[in-house]
Amino acid sequence: MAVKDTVRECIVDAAKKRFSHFGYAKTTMAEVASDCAMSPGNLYRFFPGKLDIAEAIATEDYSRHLDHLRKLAIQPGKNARDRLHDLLFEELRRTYHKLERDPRAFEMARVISQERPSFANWMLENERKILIELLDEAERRGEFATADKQFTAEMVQSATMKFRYPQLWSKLTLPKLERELEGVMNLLIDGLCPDAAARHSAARAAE
Amino acid sequence: MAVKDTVRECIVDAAKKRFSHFGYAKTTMAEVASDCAMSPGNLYRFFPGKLDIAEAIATEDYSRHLDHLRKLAIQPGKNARDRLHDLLFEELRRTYHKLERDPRAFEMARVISQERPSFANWMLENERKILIELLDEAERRGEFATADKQFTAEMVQSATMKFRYPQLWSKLTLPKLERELEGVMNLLIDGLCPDAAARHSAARAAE
DNA sequence: AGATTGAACGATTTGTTGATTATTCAGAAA
DNA sequence: TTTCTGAATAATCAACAAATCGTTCAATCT
Repeated sequence: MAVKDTVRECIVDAAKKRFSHFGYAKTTMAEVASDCAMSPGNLYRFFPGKLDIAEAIATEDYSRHLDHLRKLAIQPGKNARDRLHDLLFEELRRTYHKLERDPRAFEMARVISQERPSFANWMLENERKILIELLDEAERRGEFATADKQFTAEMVQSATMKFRYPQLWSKLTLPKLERELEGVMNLLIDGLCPDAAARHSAARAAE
Repeated sequence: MAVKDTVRECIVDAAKKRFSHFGYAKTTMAEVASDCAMSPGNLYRFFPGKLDIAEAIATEDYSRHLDHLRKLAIQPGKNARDRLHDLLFEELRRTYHKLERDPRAFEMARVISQERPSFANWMLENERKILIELLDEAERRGEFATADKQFTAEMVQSATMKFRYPQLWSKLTLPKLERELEGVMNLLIDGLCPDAAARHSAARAAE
């Protein structure tokens, strides 16, 4: 099985180079195969199709990002508000920069999220797990209080949808998006009700 | 000027019929012109282009909707939470049903929001005005408290973006969208902080 | 046997051509 | 003059052919 994994790695590696050089659409299976010194047909013993190679690349890259998010969510010495802030902002910034600087990455994101909606779902689920942990920890410390944390996490994601794939949904610049995310986040935490404002400014003053 | 308005009306009326029968793309300017017994060139004395006729139709329709929203926002005998609820839900439901039942309406919505982003912006602004009034009134009654109402209204819109053109952004069914909007709205009002839950259940119990 | 190939197949894309259509504008009609 | 026309124009679309490419699988190799 070790050999099989090495071959898979070779394929993913070759595809990664081609995709980022020439783009997903302009890369042919025959090219990837010849980069790995094999026939096109043989690729299909390792991946069900072209899109699955792209998905493998995306998964690899995304896993690193997830690890980073996990660290942000359990930072000691920060309160829940700040950890949630770091989490949501990191997500916005990384996606924004990635898609901004690299049109190939943008193409791949578009293709995958179009042809494999389940992938976007899987990402949401992973991040939701992190969110739930954050909410759990926050409740233990008495910072947040929520009845159904699973549901609450879903709602936080729903309300911040716009910041997940920023340039698929709007043409706003990063500073504008950041200002908006900041505002939405504060609203989600403090709510619209009277005591919220007081609570919030009291917390700020205490720092 | 009265004559000009009558002609405009005739054009809009003919276009409305054609668009809803055959679709925007399949309707030609020559057809609309002949419906109004004029030459195609003459249309351009009344509208800068085809898209502007579509925009006029959309504006007319949307204005009626806006009036309805305004009424919902100032309903006497309802608290701010319920009025906000009615406002956001009405918006979700009307758009959902309109686009669901009528593929022509869907086509027009897609074309206009693609080619005229400023139109979507104008709609958002109008609804924001209503939201701000609602927030104002709620503050007077001591139900909500917000520092900058203009900004807060923007943030409420940002967080509920997903429910504004439901079928452009997701494939969720109406019940699922409603469940999600309900959750997001409660979060926006009550926030994540401890006293929120207590506040909320107290309010419910008092009814 | 199992692993690999590469020609064959069907789907998709590309390139090309001709027609359709939005828009303009010189001039006719009022 | 002002209002309108309809032919001219340029852009877009539709249709078809050719080529390309993802995928499969019978045959070949190890």
